[in-house]
Amino acid sequence: MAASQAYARIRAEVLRLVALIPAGKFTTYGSIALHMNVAPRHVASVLARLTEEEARALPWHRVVAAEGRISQGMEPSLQERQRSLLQQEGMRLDDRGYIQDTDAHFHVVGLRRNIRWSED
DNA sequence: GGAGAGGCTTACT
DNA sequence: AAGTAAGCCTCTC
Repeated sequence: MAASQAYARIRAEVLRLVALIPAGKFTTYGSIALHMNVAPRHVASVLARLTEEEARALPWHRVVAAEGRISQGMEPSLQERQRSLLQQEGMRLDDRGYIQDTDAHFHVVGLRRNIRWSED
């Protein structure tokens, strides 16, 4: 089947976790991926293919790449929006897109879970 | 079913 | 800090 059930569950969980990130905080793709026991790419793919309503309802901007930096692979316009949204929530970023006060604002999604996403 | 792509990551320069 | 290379797993065409 296309869009396997496993992926559907992963996607739903990613959305749930992102929704839990409090304002003024942030986390990384890697952290979510580690917590969910999936590849970082998967998390990125999920967020990259958000629907309109999901993008509106979720604080996707609170998820950044490794090292607390805004993802460079996406559209510059989106990068700008993400940066302004983060600054709007009280975080400082430098010109390169790095969050300056990472230790103070990092949101720990959770410990590593050995979840089996396949159906079995 | 095979090739290309994706909002990443780590390792190394 | 920036750039390159290679690995990563699944989606989409």
